Amino acid sequence: MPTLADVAREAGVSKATASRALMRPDMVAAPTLERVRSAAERLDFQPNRAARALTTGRTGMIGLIVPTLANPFFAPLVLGAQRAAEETDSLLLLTVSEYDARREAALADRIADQVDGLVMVAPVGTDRALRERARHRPLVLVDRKVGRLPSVVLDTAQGTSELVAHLLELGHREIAYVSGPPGSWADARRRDAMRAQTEAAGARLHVLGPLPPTFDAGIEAVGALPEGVTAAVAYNSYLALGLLHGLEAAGIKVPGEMSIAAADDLTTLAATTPSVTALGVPVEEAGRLAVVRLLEICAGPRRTVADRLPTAVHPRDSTAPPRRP
Amino acid sequence: MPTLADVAREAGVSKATASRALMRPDMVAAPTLERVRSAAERLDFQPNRAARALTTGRTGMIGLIVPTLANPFFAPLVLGAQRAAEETDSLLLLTVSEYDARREAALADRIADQVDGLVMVAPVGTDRALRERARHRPLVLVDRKVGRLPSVVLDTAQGTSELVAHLLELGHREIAYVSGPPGSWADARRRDAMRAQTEAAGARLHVLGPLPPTFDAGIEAVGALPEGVTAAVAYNSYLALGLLHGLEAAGIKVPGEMSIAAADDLTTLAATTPSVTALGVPVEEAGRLAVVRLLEICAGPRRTVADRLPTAVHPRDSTAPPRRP
DNA sequence: CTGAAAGCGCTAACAC
DNA sequence: GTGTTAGCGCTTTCAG
Repeated sequence: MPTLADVAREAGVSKATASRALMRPDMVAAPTLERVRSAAERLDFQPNRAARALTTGRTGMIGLIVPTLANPFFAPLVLGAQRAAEETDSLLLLTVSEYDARREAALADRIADQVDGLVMVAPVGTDRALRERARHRPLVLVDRKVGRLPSVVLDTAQGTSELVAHLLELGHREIAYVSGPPGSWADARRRDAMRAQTEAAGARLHVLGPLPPTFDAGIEAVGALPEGVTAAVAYNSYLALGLLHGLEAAGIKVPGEMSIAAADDLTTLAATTPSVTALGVPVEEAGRLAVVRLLEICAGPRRTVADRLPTAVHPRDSTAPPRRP
Repeated sequence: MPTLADVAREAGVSKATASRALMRPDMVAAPTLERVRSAAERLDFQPNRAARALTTGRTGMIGLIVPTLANPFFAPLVLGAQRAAEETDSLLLLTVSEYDARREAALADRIADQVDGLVMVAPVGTDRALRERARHRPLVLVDRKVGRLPSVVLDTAQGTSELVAHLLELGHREIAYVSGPPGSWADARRRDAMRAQTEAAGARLHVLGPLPPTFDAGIEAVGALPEGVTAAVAYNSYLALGLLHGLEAAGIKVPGEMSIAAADDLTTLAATTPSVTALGVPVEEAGRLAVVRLLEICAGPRRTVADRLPTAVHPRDSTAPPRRP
């Protein structure tokens, strides 16, 4: 491994100049710059990150904590974050908290001093813990808001109320919300938004749950759908798939006897029979933006940013007017 | 942030002794050890990893490259790897190659000098590139073998031939293999194993593909199933789900007219109608073991290890005897 | 615009 | 067993 000293010698300059040429090209005369660059090229010089980190205090790594990878929902999030990191020559340190606040805290502590900042998808866990963490390192929250902490939220609250509007328009008046994990920040927002929307229309929202956001839970939820309900919105795709399956097993026609919709949109939803009406969510963009914001914060003064990403209703075959009694 | 010097002063010893006490407790007298430990505790001392990396040449990080996260198949792999890393106080640097050999190479180059070693899930890409990479850094391959490079393989070749045995036993004689991504190492192994198994039994294997391992490709594959075939094994769960859906749409009964099985086992396969016979694969264990092996290699002499993890057929409702003509 | 020199925090020889 | 010393490779004052 060639070092900066090698490059400097090869270019016939001092280490300081070599360093400047590579880091701050505008601080160096054009011909010198060229010499250093070509020397670095020739030697295939890769700066030693540890050494750089030691002097600058910046590691060039950013931490990303997600609750799980078992749900493909997070795949584009990670991808978006990785792409954004690549563009600035940063690296992603990824950890999975498994929806466990204690584990999340332990992991965050463990990596905090190795990264320049942290992007966290932390649906559960206390505001306090997140606030505290933000005091030490730059922190960007995804799909959650805590006070004035920087955040990127997928506006599924707005989205679910559009989903409800879609159902109301079809004529539904008794709508169920099959809600997600207990304590989920986004879940509570959606519930509130849907409630407001239904009540304003003189309709009724029946909340089931909280439920684990799984296929199986969706199946079981079918038994708990209140009498008279003609449409159900599920917290996520898995619950919706479970509903679909459970309804089929129970001999209840979709959308004839029951309309269903999901508040996110895994690709399989478009391919089921019937295809499932869902909320398109810019997940990759959220990952990308979170990293961009984090790097802004690392660079400049700690501005407060709160981005809100719009979602879009994808109407499909699982929603239709209720059967007239 | 307190440094080792602070700890040393607080404990009334030299930096060297403090360092030894923390790193090699057995090289230090018991009372000294105690003093240093309590000093470190009191100050909440966290060693600076960059500094340590600079002197030791070891970063305490290991790289993990996976082709995608959109397939939940890889979730337990990452989790297993992360758990193993945690246990040795290492950190995981995760990157996603998106099944793109060029991207994979670029990412590997980028992180190579930041990690002590690399675990790669590299189903595509050339042997040569992997061999070359292994010359620079310790490398453990997952689900692929290249010469004598250390590897952890999920023995789905053996597994698929057991799947075929299961089908043969049911009476099938014309079996299709709906194969996976072009150039996939594991796919080729499975194909060979299944071919051998069918031919030995005087039956026939019809290979479809290569195909992208997706739900949609599975649907389309239905149209390509040769006349006379009564059972199909799919490269993965998505293809199998696609088959199931496509067959249903085509009015072909499963398992009455066509048996299907998958060569991996996402949880949804157990919950479809009918549930799908599949190959249980110890994915989390593979992730764990790969990291363990990597750390062994980093520590000791570069031994050649090749682990082969057994899989298990999970018979479900999608396989049954063929309809007698 | 460039060079010399200091030092980031830690570990590893090498003495004592 | 413990302390002293010398760097690891880089960035950054500070002079020139």
